Amino acid sequence: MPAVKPDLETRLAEDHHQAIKLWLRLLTCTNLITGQIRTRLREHFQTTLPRFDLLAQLERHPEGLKMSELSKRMMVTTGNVTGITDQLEAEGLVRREPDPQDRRAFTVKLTPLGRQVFARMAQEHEGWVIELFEGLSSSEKEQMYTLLGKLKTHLNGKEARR
Amino acid sequence: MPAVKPDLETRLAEDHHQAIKLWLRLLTCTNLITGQIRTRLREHFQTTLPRFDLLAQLERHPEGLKMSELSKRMMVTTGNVTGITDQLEAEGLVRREPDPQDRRAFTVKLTPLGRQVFARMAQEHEGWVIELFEGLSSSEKEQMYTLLGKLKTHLNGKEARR
DNA sequence: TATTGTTATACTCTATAACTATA
DNA sequence: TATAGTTATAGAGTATAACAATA
Repeated sequence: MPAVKPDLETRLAEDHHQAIKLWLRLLTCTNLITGQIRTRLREHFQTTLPRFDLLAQLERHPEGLKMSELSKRMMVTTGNVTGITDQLEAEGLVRREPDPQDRRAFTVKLTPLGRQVFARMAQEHEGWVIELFEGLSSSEKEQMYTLLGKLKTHLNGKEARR
Repeated sequence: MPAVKPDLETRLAEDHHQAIKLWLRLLTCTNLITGQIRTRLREHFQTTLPRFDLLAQLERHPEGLKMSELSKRMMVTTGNVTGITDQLEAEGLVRREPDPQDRRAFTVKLTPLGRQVFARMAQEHEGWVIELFEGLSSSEKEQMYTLLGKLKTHLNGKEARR
């Protein structure tokens, strides 16, 4: 039906192309979701998304991560990682372990308490996320996960190559 | 090959399920991308992501949007929309038009300058985004766009129902 | 009374850069 | 000299709530 106009709500000027449309939509979805998650993390756990993200990074890396690695993974400066780590350490959720090979460096790890607290947060969090993502079927979520995996690999590759 | 361990880099504890894995990956990708885009928007255009997002919302709605609509779409409070709109209005990129039907309300629109500036930003921006997304093929980007569309519809539906 | 938008305030995150200690 | 991480500071976004004008 060539006579049907594109949906106004999602229409973009003709000179915008695939990648930017994708990015704008990704940005919109992410803002909608992060807004929800941020509110609920604050109300239920008195915490924030960057703090949650840092814990999640550590949960996936039981061997711990250097401050600089966290900085790269989270795309923020080491100064900012210091601040977030300070807060989490004050709450007893993470600890800095001195690096025996390099006395300037630390390895940041979850404490047992941190692992426990993150597990609880992650569990409740999962309920919210299931709700927010229930517009997609299981196989669609799987597809999206796979696509994001490719994207992530590419982005990490760019990062590593700098 | 059932004997092969899952990739450490992407492995999650067994009790994490599909939606949360998807969300954590989405969050990681988004952080990596927004970090890049934020830096470049600042360096090239002395602007920020929320400001860019607001302009992008208006670009997709030539008829203009109410402050409250912007607030909903961007998932931030009306107070914050006021602040961002003030900045953009001071730069001459948007303007508030009084609503003839409701003298409390405004319709925010792009000015011709705003449309021009956004077009320039969007063009350069597109180059960055193409680069950041080049880990995906054209058809993969299309798939992801479609999936995000479904997700967005669901999220907006939730919002509208509140 | 309820709603639209503004204002004020406090807190967090982010960016920049100077700095210390170590490599 | 270069690197890992800290500290200090300023700027921006965000949350909360009180407020004015209008519905």
